[in-house]
Amino acid sequence: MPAHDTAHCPMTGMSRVKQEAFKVACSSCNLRELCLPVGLSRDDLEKMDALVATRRAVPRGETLFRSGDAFQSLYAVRTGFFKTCVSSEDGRDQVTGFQMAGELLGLDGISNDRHSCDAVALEDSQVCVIPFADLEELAREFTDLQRQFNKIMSREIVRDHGVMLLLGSMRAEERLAAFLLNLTQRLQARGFSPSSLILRMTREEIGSYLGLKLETVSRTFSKFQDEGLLEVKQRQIRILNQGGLHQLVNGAAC
Amino acid sequence: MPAHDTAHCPMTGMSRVKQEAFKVACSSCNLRELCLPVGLSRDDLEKMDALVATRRAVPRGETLFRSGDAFQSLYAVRTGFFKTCVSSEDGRDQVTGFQMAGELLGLDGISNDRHSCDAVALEDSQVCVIPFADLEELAREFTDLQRQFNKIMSREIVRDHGVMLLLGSMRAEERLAAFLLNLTQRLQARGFSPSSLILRMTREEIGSYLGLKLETVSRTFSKFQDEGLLEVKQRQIRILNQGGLHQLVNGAAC
DNA sequence: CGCGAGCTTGATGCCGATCAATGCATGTGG
DNA sequence: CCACATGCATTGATCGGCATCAAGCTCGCG
Repeated sequence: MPAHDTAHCPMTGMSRVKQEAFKVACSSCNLRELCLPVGLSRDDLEKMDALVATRRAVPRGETLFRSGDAFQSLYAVRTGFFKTCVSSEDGRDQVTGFQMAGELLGLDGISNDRHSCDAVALEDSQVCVIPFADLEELAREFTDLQRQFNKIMSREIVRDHGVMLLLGSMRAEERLAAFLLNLTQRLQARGFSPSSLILRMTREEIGSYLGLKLETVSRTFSKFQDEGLLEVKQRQIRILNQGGLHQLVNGAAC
Repeated sequence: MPAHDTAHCPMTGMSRVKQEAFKVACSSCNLRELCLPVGLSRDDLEKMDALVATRRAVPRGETLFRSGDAFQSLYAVRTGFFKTCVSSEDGRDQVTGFQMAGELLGLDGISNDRHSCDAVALEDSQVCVIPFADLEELAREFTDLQRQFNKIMSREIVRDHGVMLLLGSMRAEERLAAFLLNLTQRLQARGFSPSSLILRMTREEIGSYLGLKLETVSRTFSKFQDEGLLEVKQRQIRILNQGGLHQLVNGAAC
């Protein structure tokens, strides 16, 4: 049962993840319109600064936390890109989400004070550490923070339901189209181009998230390219016909 | 876009759902060990009584709320059985869960003050109405309630991740086995037999939840019966070999 | 340069979807 | 009480989408 019992590099004896204690401030963070403090007043924002005291660097390939780890803090992605994945006893595993700047990691841990999934950095990343006990206390004081936090949890539930719909009823092309549209929409909200992106994850990780094998993901990319919907160069994707992708997701009934 | 614009019975002019205002009390409810108030002190429990002022009857087949409805309250199932389902614009729909006594409905609505799924009673049911604004206020006052509520939301997220794993990586037999084990486990926690149950939902609803067609669900039931794992008589299920089901879910790698 | 991780592409096979017919239980009206 | 309709479940035959197996290919890196 002890699945992840050793540190990452027993050879060197280095700590699992490089850990640095920078001072950061939500009130001056350029993600504050996307992150936990959305909609908080100036005053509340300054209280948040005390709460989010440290950040932590997570190099590409390292885990921020693993299933079974004690839960202490939530993490807000500051820079970089993560995946979360759950795994069953028999070794099957499933990517449950990809997180980018401003998104929260660790909500799963609240349920029983242990994390129930792994969070892995897909590129060199930084997160803000939010001690959960402090957050709970502050939320009792500031209605807006409490409300915002509840909304974030609920939003995750709604997102998950959307993924269930995708996994339960869509075909490969529709899944990949939906995935790409979701990704570009979130990138666009962060000021990136809506039509050009670099995938941070492998075909296998995309496949795991979408309930497909990596070969199917690859083939579907190729198909989209043949149909003039995309231009695909390895992980460089350019969307040539967004409307076409939308049609795939929605008008699939026809 | 106005999908659900009319009441259920325009003919009779009757209100959508029979609505009755009973007084109920969490402090004397025999579900209090399963429901929102888990772990609350006697004092807190009495405060809850004020919060959960009314219950509401939902006859079989009727909806408790629908996607798009304004969100005001959470609902705790008191008696009966519900399904929740989301649907995409093009008419596809997906059952996202089945809820029994003591379980909470409506968490999806917190995210943007509108429900994003339908909740349908699969048998004549009663729910406790929990006005969300009141719950938020009370949670600010009572740490235990706040913590318990956060845990419930987190637990829903963890459950959803489990469903994603199921939908993304399991085969039909494994899905159905996992489903049955989950159901019986929850029934057992409510004092029912762990080996004998009556399904409240159709094959089609099970299929939607599990990402399968109803014929596949039916065939898989028959297969389990042939293999001596179950005895299946329409919706009456008796589990003859629980270990065998477990093996299907976990040891499927072999 | 050569190795390896990740990606592409082809050939084949299987699981579950689809189409179709029948069976079974419940309810309704004659 | 029977005839019939209706909704749900079972079972069979066939089909198709995706998985699987198996080569090559590309690109970054030691």
